[in-house]
This record gives sequence, structure tokens and C-alpha cells, in this order.
Amino acid sequence: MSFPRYTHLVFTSLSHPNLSLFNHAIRALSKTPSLCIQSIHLYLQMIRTRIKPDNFTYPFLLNSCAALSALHQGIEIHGRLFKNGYCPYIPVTNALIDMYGKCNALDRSYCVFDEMPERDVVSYNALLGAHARFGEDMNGAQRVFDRMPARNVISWNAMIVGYVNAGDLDSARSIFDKMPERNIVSWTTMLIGYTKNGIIDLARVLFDAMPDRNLVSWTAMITGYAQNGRPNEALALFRRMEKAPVKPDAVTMTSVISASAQLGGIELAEWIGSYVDREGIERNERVLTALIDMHAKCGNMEKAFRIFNEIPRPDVFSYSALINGLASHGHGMQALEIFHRMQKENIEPDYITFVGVLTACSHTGLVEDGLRFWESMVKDYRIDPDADHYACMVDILGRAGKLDEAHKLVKSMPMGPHPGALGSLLAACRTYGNVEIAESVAEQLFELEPENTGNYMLLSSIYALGERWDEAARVRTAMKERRVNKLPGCSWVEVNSNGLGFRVKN
DNA sequence: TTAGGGTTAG
Repeated sequence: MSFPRYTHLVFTSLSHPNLSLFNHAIRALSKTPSLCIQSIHLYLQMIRTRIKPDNFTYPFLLNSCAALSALHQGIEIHGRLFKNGYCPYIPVTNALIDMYGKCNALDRSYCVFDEMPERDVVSYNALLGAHARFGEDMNGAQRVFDRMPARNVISWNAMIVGYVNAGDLDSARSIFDKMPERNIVSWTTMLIGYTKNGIIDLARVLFDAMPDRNLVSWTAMITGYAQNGRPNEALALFRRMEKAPVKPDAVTMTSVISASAQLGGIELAEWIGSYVDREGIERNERVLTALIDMHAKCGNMEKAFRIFNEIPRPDVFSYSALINGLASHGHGMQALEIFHRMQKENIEPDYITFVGVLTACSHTGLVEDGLRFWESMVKDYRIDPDADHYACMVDILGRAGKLDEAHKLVKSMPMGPHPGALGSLLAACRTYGNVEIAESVAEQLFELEPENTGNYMLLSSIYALGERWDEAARVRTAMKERRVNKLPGCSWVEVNSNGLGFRVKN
């Protein structure tokens, strides 16, 4: 049992808690997002038992409101502060500014700020954070930053966060370079700025140059690799982390599991799964969802199901992971069953869920159902089909031999021609020996992916099936002339036979 | 009392 949960349990068994006990419990609960609501309940209990909150109660209580975006509760507490004879204690007022900022009530933050007889750097930082947090108002943030009487490292870091979230890496970097002293958060935030924008190699340069690294820095770098399709490097770094003085937690493992899923090796998946068990990693919903995805991608549907059943209230992520796993392993009917269960439980599907649903239809040959789901996706759920949805739909129509309809769909794609959809159609052209459509599709594909050997081979075999040998030969010659007969590069992870480790090879 | 890390897709 985690410490805050334990606190809560002990606390509720006490018959007459005093002010100090209430304060300790509220503080402990406010540190865990899922338990913030309990700390507000304790506060209400305090009021009922006529125990007056003091200056140590309010900051943590207001933190809970901020974490929950509970504006009304926050306003009520603010009101009670006044009623109880308001003595301007700066940490409490600062917590109010911060709470209003996090509840998206910037005008109220300013009301509190303007009324303060005396402010400290934290007051300014809280206001600065309110402007900068989502990167939406960097002009406002810059104004606060410029008029601050004094700045500390948190002020500078808040500006970096803002510019990173605004996608303005140049400004973020210029703040980073200008600041008088940097701490681990400054480095890590800048690193995250690069990883979130796909500039992974620069992020790595920063990571290697950092004076020290903590759990967040390691996790951010591993996540950067995992989210940018570089699972080998993510795992290599995870391996290196074993020698570092920090231990991976649930957040780290979520990315590590995701990287392992991308590689799809059974032994690796087993090893990562047992690592999570052995090290007692918290099995929260994100970890479990990543595990479902990983085991499903390795074809271990039994394990994926077992983990899915471990989730008390599965959400759109966990449902989608399971549906996509089932669909891509040929269990189309089962995928659709799960989808219906999801609808019955009123979980709103998203665009990724529908990729799985349409994949299930295409693998199971359910043309009518596929069309029905497509329509429902657009009409009932207002999801704009993206390239992947078109690719699935083209696949469904193509496999059923409806090549003209599939071709029409491809031409109607608002995002323009796309390799996935075109590739599906070309494959269907071979199945049904349609040279005419194949030629027009292949032409577009050669332009989009001149390096992809498969497309040339496919067109060549379509000609061959129609006994048009000259043309078949011509395609192969064209391929050789364009020097695309190169084998694609590959890399893999090798798991040691004792299951205790793995190596990344390139 | 103020700043940084996560899940699902041909």
C-alpha cells in the first residue's frame, strides 16, 4: 500500500483527530493526484467538527484544488479564509494565485496578486506560471518576467516551459543560454523541448552534457526515443540506466514497454513483463495499457486479455490497445465484440479505436460492416478519417474486389495520395488482375516512395499474371536503373538466453 | 507557496 493510502486508512480509524493530524493527512493526500479529492473531504470533515484550519492547512488544500481544477471549491475556501479573519500570510496567498492560475481563472489570480501588501518571488512565479504554463500567453508571461523585482531559477525555468509548450524552441533556447544558473529542471525542460519536436539527436547532446541526471531526465530521454520510432536506442538507454543511481518507475516503464512493443520480440516482451513484476512497478492504467499493447503485438493475446481484465475501469486507450491487437492478429470477430462492449460501457471511441475496428473488418472480410462503421465514425463520433482509415477502407473494398470504388475513395482523399492506401489498392489489383488501375496507382507510388522495392515487384507481378512479359521486365529494369534493389537496413535486440538481459545490435 | 517525464495506429 502506498504511503498516502496508508495515511488515509490510519486517519479514518481515529475517532478525534486534532488540527495537526488533519494537516498532516491533508498534506500527504495532496501529493497524489488521485487522492486530492480525499484531502478536500478531510477539510470538509474538519469544518463539520469545528476544527479551524490554519496557515499550514491552506496551501496543501489549495494545491489539491489546483490539481483537480476545482475552481468552485477553491473559491469557497478563499471565502472562508476571509471569514476566518484573514491575516496575510504570503504562502497562503501565493497558493491562491497558483490555484486560480491552474483553474484557468487568471483574472482572479491578478485580483489576489494586486491586493497583496507585500509580494515575494514566489508570488511573481505563480503569476508567471499562470501565463506561461500552456505556452498560450507568452507575451503576458514575458511582461511579468520583465517587471519582476527579482528572479530565481524557477522564474527562468517557467519561461523555458512556456516557450517549449508554445513550440518556440529558439526562444526557449535563448532563455536557457542566458540564465545565470541552471539546475536539473532547466536542462531537462530544454531536453524535452527537443524530444517533443522530434529533434532527438540534439536532445541527446543535451542529455550527455547535463551535469547530473535524475529519474525525470532519464525518463524524458528514453521517452523521446520511444515516441520517435527509435525503440533500440530507448532500450539501450534503459539498459544503461541500470548502472545509474536512479531506479525506473511506472512512467519510465511505460515508455520502455512501448519501445519493446515496437520491436515486437517475444523474448524481449517476456523479459520486460517480468521486470515490471520483479521490481514492483506500479501497475497503473498507463502501464497496463502499454503491457496490453506489447503482448498483443507479440501475438500473446492470452496475456493481453489477462492484463486487460486487471484494469478496473478500462478507458479508450486500453480498449483500443486490445482491439487493435486482436484485429491485427486475425481475431477480427473478437475485436468487434470488444468494441461493442466498449460502446455498451459508454466509452467514446477515438480515431485509433476505429483503425482497429476497420482493420478487423478488412481481415474478416466484413465489407458491409466496414462501410457501416465508417459512416458511424464520421456521423456519430465526428471523427475526420485520416490516411490510416482510408487505407483500411481501401483494403476492405479491395479485398472484396470492389476496385473501382476503392480507386474512387483513394482519389477523394482530402490529404492527397498516401502510400498506405495506394499500397493496399495495388495489392488488391494483383489479387484481381486489374492492370489498368494498377498502372495509375503504381505511378503515384513510385513518386511517393521511390525507394520501396515492394511496389515495383508488385506491378511487375501484375503484368506477369496478365502474361505481359515485356512490361514486367521493363519494370524490373527501371527498378535496377533507379538503384532501388538495395535491401532495407535492419536492427534487432538480442535477449540473452538466461533472460536476464539483452543487447541492441545494428 | 512557484518550474520538468507516460498509454492506443498499415
